[in-house]
Parts: sequence; C-alpha cells; structure tokens
Amino acid sequence: MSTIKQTRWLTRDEKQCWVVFVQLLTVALSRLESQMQADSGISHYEYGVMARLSEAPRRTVVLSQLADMSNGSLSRLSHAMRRLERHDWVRRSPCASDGRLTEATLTDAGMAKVTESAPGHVRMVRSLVFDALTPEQSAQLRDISLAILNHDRSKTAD
Amino acid sequence: MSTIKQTRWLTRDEKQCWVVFVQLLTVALSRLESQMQADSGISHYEYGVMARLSEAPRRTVVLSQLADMSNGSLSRLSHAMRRLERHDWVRRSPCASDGRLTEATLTDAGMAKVTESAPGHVRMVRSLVFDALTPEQSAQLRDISLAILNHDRSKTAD
DNA sequence: AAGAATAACTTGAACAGTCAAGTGATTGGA
DNA sequence: TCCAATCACTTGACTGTTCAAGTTATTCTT
Repeated sequence: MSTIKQTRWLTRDEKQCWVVFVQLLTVALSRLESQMQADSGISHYEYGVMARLSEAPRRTVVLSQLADMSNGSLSRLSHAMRRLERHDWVRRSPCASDGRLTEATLTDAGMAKVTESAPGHVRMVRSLVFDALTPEQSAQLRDISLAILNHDRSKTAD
Repeated sequence: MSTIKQTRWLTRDEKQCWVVFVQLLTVALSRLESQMQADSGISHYEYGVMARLSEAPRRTVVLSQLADMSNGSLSRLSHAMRRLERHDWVRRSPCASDGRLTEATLTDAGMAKVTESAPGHVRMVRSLVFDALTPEQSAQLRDISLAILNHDRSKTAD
C-alpha cells in the first residue's frame, strides 16, 4: 500500500465559496488600508497598534503582547514603533521588573491621533461589512471566523 | 442644524464580530502565503496568476483582465510577470487586434509548476477553512462574502 | 481628419514587511 | 554557581507593493 495520499480536491460548492472568500480577503484589507491612508496618513496596522494601546490600562502594553494583539510579528511591530515614535505618538521604556521587556505607551498626541482617526475607520467598517449584512449574517460571520481561528490554533499548537 | 454627523459607533455584537473577522483576514492570508512560499517558493499571488492562466483557453489571458481575476493592480501584475518570465513560466506577447493589449501565456514549465504546487495549496485551503466549518457554514460564508463584495461594488461604481 | 482624451501597459523611486543574525537579560540545569 | 538555553527585542538586507510619471496605441470629438 502506498503512503502517498492522493489530493482531495475541492468540490464545486467548496471552490465557489473559496473563490469569493479569497476575493473578500483582498478587497476588505485593501479598503481598510486605503481609507486609513487617505484620511489619516497612517496604515491600518499602525492604527490598530495605537488603538490597542488606547484601550489598555495606563495606555501601556509590553511589546510582545502588543505584537500578538495587533496580529503581526514582533519585528513588524518594532519597525512600526520606530515610525510612530518619530511622530511622538508612542514612547518606549524598559520594564522595571524584567529587563528583557519593553513597554509601549501611547502619548497624548497619539491618543489625539487615534481619536481623530476612529470615526472614519468605523464608517468604513460599517459601510463595508455591517451595512451589507443582516444581523443574523453578522452573527454567522463571527461564528465562522471563530471556528476557523480556533481550528487553526489547535493545529498550530505545539 | 449641524451638518456634522456624529459617529455611529459599533454595537457590542458588531465590535465582537469585527475583531475576530479582522484577525481572520490576517491569519488566513498569512497561512496561505507561508504554505506557498515554503512548499513551492512562490507567493500566493504568483500562484493565483498562474492558476488563472492554467484554466483559461489557450492558457492565455490579456493582462488587464488577468489583473482583475487575480485581485491586484495592473502595476503589481506587471512586476510579477517580470519575475515569472525569468523562470520561463509565462510569456508575454502583443495582441494582434489591439496594439494596446498584451497577452500573457502560461508555458509548459509554468503549467508544470502549477500542477506541482496545487496539491499543497488545496490541502492548506481544506485544513484551514473547510475542515473547520460545517457545510451550512461554508454556504453562509459564500453568501456573506458575496453580500459584502456586491454591496462594495455598488458603492464603488461610478 | 486632426487633436484631445482615454486606455493599456511599463518603469523607477519610495517604503513597508520578512527573514536571519545579533545583542542583552533571565532562567534552568548539572 | 556557572554555563547553556531561552526570551525579548533590534537591526539590516532583501524583496514585494504602491504610487506617480511616462510611453505607445486607440477612440472619441468636432
């Protein structure tokens, strides 16, 4: 008996679903990116980083945690922090209790930037997603997203 | 009366949905990218371009159409074509009927590359999405994707 | 039948993301 | 207790994407 499994291709229904979903992935990210860049001059990722900080106690989060919350690598965050620091929107400081850790803090100027950028962002999110869906579909989308993410995590878990 | 509309923020349910959906966007694209890069040494976008060509009559598509089918700008495609041409996976040729158009054709080597890359790609798609969802959810995801994309197109339409 | 406007690309500069290597700080064995 | 392994982060080189500008071809307009 052979150990080489033959590929189980997608069914017609699955392929149909996949094609539109992939398109959704690219279109959604591209719309978010364009809106943020055009209206606020920052990337959607940078907005996300500052938004996470704005919601945190003392507007402060350890970098490695912040990287997770922002759905990106630590390296990506490190580069982004350098850019945000140049605008004085964030500050880095070493953590007292553990010398390996660095804390990121959102400055007042950074908070102001988030506050002024949020309305345009929310408008885009609403007009892109929630204006297009029924409340039932929003709930389905949440469940579907969670199902995929949880299933992915259980596979990736070492 | 003021012309400044105050922002309609997201409800708790909407925000909950949005957070997981954004995470899904990034995780899904990142998994697709990693798999294709690791197993075949090409980007997910480049695979998509060649896959579209492989399904087309005469394995040939006009560049501007190919750019649309691949969910990217013409500029992005142009740069990608240069890379793919270096491997002799695709060929460019001027269109006889309209001098502005350029046709892209998948070579035999390109077809072989797609054929050898497809199984790993399909395995990733299946394990990421369809193994995590019920058939009902797959159908819902298709409908949701279409709803968002159609609603977006109707807005964007000039 | 020109000339203007549009369309289909190409190109190069600027910039963001990834990957691999490097630096300190801390933990965990032997 | 000390040395190795691990962790948290930084940095620089490389590569891909975007944006604006340029080129050539075609289609309108009058």
